[in-house]
Amino acid sequence: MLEKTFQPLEIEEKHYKEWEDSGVFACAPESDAVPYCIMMPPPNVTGSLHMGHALNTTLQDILVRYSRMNGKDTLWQPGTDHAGIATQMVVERQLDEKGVHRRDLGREAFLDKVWEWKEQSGGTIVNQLRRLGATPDWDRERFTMDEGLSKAVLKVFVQLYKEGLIYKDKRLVNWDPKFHTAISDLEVESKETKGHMWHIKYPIDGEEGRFITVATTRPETMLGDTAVAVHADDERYKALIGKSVRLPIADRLIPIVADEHADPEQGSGAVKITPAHDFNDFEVGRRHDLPMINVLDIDAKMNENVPEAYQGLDRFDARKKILEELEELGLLEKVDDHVLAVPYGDRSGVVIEPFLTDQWYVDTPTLAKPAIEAVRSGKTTFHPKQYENMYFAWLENQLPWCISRQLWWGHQIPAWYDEDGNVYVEESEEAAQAAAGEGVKLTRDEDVLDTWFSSALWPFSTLGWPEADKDDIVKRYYPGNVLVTGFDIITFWVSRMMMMGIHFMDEVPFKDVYIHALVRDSKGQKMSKSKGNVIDPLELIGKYGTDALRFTLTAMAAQGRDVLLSEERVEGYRNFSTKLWNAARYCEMNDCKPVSDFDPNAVSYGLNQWIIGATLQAKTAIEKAVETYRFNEAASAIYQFTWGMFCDWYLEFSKPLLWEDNKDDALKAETRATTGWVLDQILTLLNPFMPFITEELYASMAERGGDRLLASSWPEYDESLLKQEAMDEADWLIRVISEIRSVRADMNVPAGAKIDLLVKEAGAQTEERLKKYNEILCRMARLENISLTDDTPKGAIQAVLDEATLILPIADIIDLDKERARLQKQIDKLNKDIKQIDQKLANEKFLANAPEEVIAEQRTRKSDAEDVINKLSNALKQLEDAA
RNA sequence: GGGCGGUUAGCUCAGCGGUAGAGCACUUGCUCGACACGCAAGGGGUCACUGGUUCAAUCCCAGUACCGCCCACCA
Repeated sequence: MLEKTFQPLEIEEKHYKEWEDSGVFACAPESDAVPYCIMMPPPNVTGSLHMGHALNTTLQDILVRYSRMNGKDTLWQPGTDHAGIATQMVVERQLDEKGVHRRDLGREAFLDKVWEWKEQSGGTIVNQLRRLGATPDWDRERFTMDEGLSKAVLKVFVQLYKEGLIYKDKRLVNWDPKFHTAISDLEVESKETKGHMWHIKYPIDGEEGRFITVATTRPETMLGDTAVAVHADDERYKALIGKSVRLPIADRLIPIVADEHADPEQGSGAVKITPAHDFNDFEVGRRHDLPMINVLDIDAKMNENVPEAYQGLDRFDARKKILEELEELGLLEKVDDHVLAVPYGDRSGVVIEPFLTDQWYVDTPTLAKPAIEAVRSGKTTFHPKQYENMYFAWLENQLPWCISRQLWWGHQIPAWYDEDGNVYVEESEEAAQAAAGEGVKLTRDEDVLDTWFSSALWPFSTLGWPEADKDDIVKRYYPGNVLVTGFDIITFWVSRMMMMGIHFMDEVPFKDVYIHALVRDSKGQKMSKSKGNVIDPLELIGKYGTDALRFTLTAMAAQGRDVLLSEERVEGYRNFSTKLWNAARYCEMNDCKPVSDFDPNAVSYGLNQWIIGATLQAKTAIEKAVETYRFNEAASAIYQFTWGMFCDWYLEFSKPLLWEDNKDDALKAETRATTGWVLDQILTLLNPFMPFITEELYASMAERGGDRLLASSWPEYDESLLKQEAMDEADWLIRVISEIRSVRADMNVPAGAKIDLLVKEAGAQTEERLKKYNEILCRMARLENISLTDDTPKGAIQAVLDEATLILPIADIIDLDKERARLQKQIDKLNKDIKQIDQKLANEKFLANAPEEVIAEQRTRKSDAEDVINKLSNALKQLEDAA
């Protein structure tokens, strides 16, 4: 006997272990089955499970479970990402606590420490994914720094270099002064900050007392100024073009140049040009062939290129000192308040400096073109479609991608330099040596690659590319069917996988991209540790069970929207699992179980035919929703069917059939078998969404033996299961009963005054139909506290009628005025409806243009309304009489 | 500054050219033989505003107002 409530925690671990041991997660490359492949976005190895992972993983798990049930050879490729900066940071911090700095350890020893850390703690997230019931092919788990994946990185780098698509260049990069590395544009977060705009007077050389005023938000960079730019058409400054100014403090002569970058409308119209510390100025500097003076060191302190008094000062201290000195010199014209966007490193949280260095770049503008084309031509489709705009917008405005990082943890760049500075890019040191010539002393580039470089190769590197003996696997599972991910990494990851996939595999990496929303808290705030509003998925799992969390996330995963998670919602779906549990308990108590030779098509009783047909409809709705990635609709369909149909109506209707007073044993057996069959179907249909409870209930059905639901197949039904007559009758019955209940409840009496009218309507139906539903009416009568003594159909109805009539003189029970007003209100509303319909039906244009069925519908609505008005009027009259 | 999205019940959200939907919350009545994590009934909406297209607009188009997000070098 099942307990009264479902205890998820007791069984989740057990079932997960059984599943994993059974080997069903594994793909079967040798099989004849159609392959289906999803690449799991590899979580950071440093990560721990958050709601985003929970949502992402749940949706993928639904897809792969569904795919397996449909007999496909399913590969869900799991793994983790080495997460360059994040991981190095974690290990460095640990070392710091022991008073050790990585530079003291040296590269080799430090990397050993990182690997050590990875072995010990790197598995956290992967085990947390198991708690979610995720079923990826764990045997194939990969890590972006695995040997095989590293080989792929080498090959890709070398090939792109030889094709001229990777190159080294001296440009401005976003420099992180804390981590001492370049970072990509995407890793920079700009924050609005209140600052100041300083207007500084630069003395014009040779013209005592004349100045040109420049405006800046960053006065400290003036020490690196190499020009002042004005617009060629700016009347104020036209005459000054070609002259020089004497740069204060630094005491250098710099030219005044004409450049369109100077906007006469902005500031003073004259701009100081600091090519080594500003992206715009860098471009201006290139146009005018200006010297580039770097005034900062890697810590963003002033370097040896500034006057001695400033050397070694932090940039912000230098700013103060510069301003003081300018003030003293009387060169500070004015200060305005100004709001500006200040760049911060998304990992380090410190202000990023544009910094002039040598870095490696990928020619993304070139690689982007086919990636754009692939989406335009529909080779890859985004769901929802609007995210394609984001994808295009980003790829179309590509700047070269800076891929080198001054870190140790990551894929070291396969470039070697000889003593003359010549570079040799090869897959191994031997190959580089061969290229350089014997005896040439080579040193390897110290830098490593951006962590997203290896992630970009994930869809094929995990399959074994470029190893020749893995060709079959690559061919079988590439391209994948769908990528499931959040919109925040379309730029970081999706577009780069597209570029690399197309370039190296000649084919897009996935056919569909399903973009799900970000999970936010119930107030719509992004969950973040600093806000303290993080809801820990594991906590919710502990409280409500994995199934409840999974179902909540699924039900809320509408396309293109943020997912606002509230605990109440999870509780609601936990209640759903309890409901299902108790339905199964009912089945157990009434000995309703699947019968092996049960043929749903051979069922004779209308009620049973109806629920079988409804099962088919639910199944169709669910699969349509899953296949179009409308997860919330799928969840809603199975929820509605299970609770709203099966439990609320079918089980209630069928109860009298199973009771002792029903002597029809054949009917009893059929009803038991049908009930068991439907429960079995529900468990199967619900399994991808709520794997644990369905598995547990499935196992609890004794006949199952060692079967596992996970390995069973998605139901296939014959369309002929849908018996229209039975469906219509059930609809009718549900409507009538609802109406009877409504009337009763409205009048707040044991049986309503108007109940007779409704029962009369029931009586007007065919004798046959009444006979069929006699038992149900008995059941109804019981629920409605009406005693039925005669067991003939007519007698039953008559008894209800008598009962109703008995209670007719009820003036002392109900509030007549209130009831009268209520009825009148309903009548008025219906009259208004009818008036509207009449207007429509009188409209010639409507009659001429509207489709037949719409017109017919309006007519039906009108006559229905008229009928109801009649009934209501009668009831009103009876009320008066009774009074 | 550019782009994208949102505005539907008290809350969180579905929906969609032709009778406004769900869950939660709320009100009322129920220990009736699966389930109070339950059952039954009920209240509550000019579908942001203004125009346009249409026989018909919550839905399509344009504009307005708020609210988000992304991108951007405004010194």
